[in-house]
Amino acid sequence: MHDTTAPLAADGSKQKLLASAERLFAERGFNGVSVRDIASVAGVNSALVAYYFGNKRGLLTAVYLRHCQPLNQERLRLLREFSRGERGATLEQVLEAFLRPALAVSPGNEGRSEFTRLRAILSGENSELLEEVIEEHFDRPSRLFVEAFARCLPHLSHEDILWRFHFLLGTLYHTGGHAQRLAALSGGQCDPANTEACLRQLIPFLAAGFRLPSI
Amino acid sequence: MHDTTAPLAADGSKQKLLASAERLFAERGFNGVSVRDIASVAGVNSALVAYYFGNKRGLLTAVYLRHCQPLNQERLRLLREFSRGERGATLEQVLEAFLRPALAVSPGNEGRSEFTRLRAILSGENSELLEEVIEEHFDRPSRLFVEAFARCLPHLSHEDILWRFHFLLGTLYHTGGHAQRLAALSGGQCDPANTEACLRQLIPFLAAGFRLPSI
DNA sequence: GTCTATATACTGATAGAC
DNA sequence: GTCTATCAGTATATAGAC
Repeated sequence: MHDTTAPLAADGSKQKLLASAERLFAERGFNGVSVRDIASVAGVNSALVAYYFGNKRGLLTAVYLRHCQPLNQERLRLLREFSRGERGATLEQVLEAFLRPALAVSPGNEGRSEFTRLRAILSGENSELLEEVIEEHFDRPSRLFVEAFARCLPHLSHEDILWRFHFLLGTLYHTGGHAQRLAALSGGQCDPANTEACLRQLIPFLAAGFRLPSI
Repeated sequence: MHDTTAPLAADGSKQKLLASAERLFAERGFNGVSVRDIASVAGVNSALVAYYFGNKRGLLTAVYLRHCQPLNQERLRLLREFSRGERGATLEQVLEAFLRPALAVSPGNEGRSEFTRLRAILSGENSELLEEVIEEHFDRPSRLFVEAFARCLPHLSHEDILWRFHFLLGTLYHTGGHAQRLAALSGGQCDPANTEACLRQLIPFLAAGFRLPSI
């Protein structure tokens, strides 16, 4: 069924392209980077982008999909784990289940927070480029979390929940995507790259807003 | 000193270029739009970009500066107005002074919220493109508001204030820049284009987070 | 799978007529 | 001020040798 030696090394170029594309797209956006740039950083020939991914856009969706599934799986796994008890998950736990996997840079999934930055950039840069991908891999899991928030906060209207979830996304993207801005403004005092410090600030901040009475 | 008839109409092309550039940059980012696109939408010859603004980048900074000063002036005017009383401005008033001018689309300053979207896109797309402009027209006024927050919340450390101000920026940019996302997710129920509805949700949400004890 | 070479189109910018 | 024409550079993508 599969060769145990050759194929593992054979698609090294493919992985190198994915890695350098992820880095460069996150740094400069989709239109700010050329296929040549990506191939050059990867140390591979630029024609291989077409060979492996069809075109530049295919490379982007490949980068995107590589992280989407693990991210969503981890979010839902945490949410289920926190919901196991008799009283279900607390508001803080729902927030943590959504935020931690997006901000964490654990050994297994390097570049997870870089991926959050990538999403922040792309969501602004090109509204229709990834619309179907976002629809399937983002909006669907989002709805599950909106429901989880609604269970924690039965006093709120659906409209209130959506507004506050929208604000939550803003803080997440801005924290993941513009870490250097906060680091600079604080003179290095605040370090958004520190996942734990970040969650320690972010979760209570959002929880307080979510818990407000209905508007 | 000036001709009362000719010049007023003469720089119509310049204004058309500024208007179409603002719209297109906000829609597709700096690298996603060509000078030809902008000139075409403006109904003007593309060579006029160089004539009026030197180059494409000059056009962007012109768009930027056109809104920066009025925005900051209005923010500081509101802050001073709210601070007049004996006890100074409340937390909610400081938030309103910062947020309302950025989200408002009042008769005088059409496209103000589009400008907020422009800033959201550019801040991600090109980190060094506008660094000096941002430094001068954004970080300096920001510090004044950070100080105003600190006056309202003497129990917080400087570090806490900066984290929460960073979260505030995230909600503002995401609300101003991705309004259609919330409108879609809510099936039109939430309307981020409605400035008053937006502030009614956003100000209490942020105030609750700001008022928390120090972390 | 990986390479060179190249087709084709578009980019920002400019020179110079009017 | 506004235009045409165009330069030189770069973009994505592909054809075909190896």
